[in-house]
Amino acid sequence: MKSEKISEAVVRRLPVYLRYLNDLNKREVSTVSSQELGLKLDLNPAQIRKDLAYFGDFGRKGIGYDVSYLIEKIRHILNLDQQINAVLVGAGNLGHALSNYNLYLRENIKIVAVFDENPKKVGSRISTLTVQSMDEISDTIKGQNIRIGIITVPDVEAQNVADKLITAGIEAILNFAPTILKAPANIRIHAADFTTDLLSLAYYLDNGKDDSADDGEHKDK
Amino acid sequence: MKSEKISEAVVRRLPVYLRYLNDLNKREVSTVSSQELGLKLDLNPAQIRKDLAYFGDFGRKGIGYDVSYLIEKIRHILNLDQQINAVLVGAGNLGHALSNYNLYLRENIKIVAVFDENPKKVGSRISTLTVQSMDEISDTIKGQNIRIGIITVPDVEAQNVADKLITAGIEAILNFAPTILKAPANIRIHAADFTTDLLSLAYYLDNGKDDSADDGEHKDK
DNA sequence: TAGATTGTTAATCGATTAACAATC
DNA sequence: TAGATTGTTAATCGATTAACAATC
Repeated sequence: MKSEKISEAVVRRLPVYLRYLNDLNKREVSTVSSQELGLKLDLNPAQIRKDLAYFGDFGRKGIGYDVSYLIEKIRHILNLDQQINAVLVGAGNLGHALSNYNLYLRENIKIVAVFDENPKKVGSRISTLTVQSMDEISDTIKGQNIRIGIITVPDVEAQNVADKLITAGIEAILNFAPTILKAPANIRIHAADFTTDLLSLAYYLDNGKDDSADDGEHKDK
Repeated sequence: MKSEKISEAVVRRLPVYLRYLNDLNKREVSTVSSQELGLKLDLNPAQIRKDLAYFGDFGRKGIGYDVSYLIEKIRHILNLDQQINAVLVGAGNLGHALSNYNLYLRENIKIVAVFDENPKKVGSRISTLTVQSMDEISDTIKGQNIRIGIITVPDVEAQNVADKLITAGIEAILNFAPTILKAPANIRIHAADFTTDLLSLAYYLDNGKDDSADDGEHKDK
């Protein structure tokens, strides 16, 4: 166990480990090696061992990792051994999808309030929640100990919403709007904009449009 | 302009550039410098210049980049100067959200068919499309020149759906299910699973649970 | 004991950033 | 000409992978 700064790449792999470990747990597999994890998750076993070793000596030489124990440890590292309250801003299609998805992921992150700017949507139901007016956002965040904000509003409104969330004391934001949010350094922002994923995917489509024989690898044209 | 292999990190930034350039274009700004782009997109100007230089000499020394010209070039690099057909598998909440979102992004990637395994959903409408039975997936993909598959089914079904898409000749997959898909190396797969983003976000929440004074940076405990 | 597998160091690989000549 | 900004090389930084002693 070392005392280095943990890189974002490492942190992003932790939920992936956790997901598969939960799978193993359900199937009552009690032990797993970095080798097997690597195989299933398309990762280098040495990388997995190194990632985990940043946080502690969780494995046993010659044996591997105890599945339940490792789950517990990763959940602790990710702060998931407590309930984390989140708020959703934007009661559109995506907002609906997310609040339903919420039921799926049983990982202690709970959407406890939904807001929308549109007066016509205020008062309507989303899953078990009632859409609230933006006026109430600050009070709700403070009153209900809400720490994560999820933004699913159109891109032009995203920064404005982020500012309100930050003013109200939110600590982290998951931003689905296709825009780069500006925020103080102590606010953590993750971009969840799938248009970037989709457009970059198009790059890899193999086009027979190049003059020379195309070997499937992209080069300059 | 060099003939190196382009890294995935570079490719993923291209849509981000494109998005902001489109913004500038709408505001009738005709020229932009790497400096200004860097400021707006939270990227190093040298990195932006280097990224673009992989594909050609698009800028002018002392001047910067012509916005319209750069848009055209990036769209070409990303294969967006042609219509790319995509198929959506999974007519749930997320599927609904995506097919509506589709209208937003005017970037030539078009969802032209929707499939669902559930017979009750087959025949229903999503946006302008009618949900089709999975039996028809192969014929539709081949017949309509569909090149990208978008998976929004529950995780247990995702691999099965991916296999069908691949057999039918799809070239790339955007996977919203929280699972690592196995596929041949020539199939490009991008993970768009936001649970990973959300759970990793929780890591950065500042917990006053450490014994020593917490400076806001994460270390081992 | 022999085989397996961790934790960790060292080596490698790749990506980002700084610096600057070229030039608009 | 002077100021601005590119394209590109070199330097730096960081992340991944290989290798192996420790040990179950």
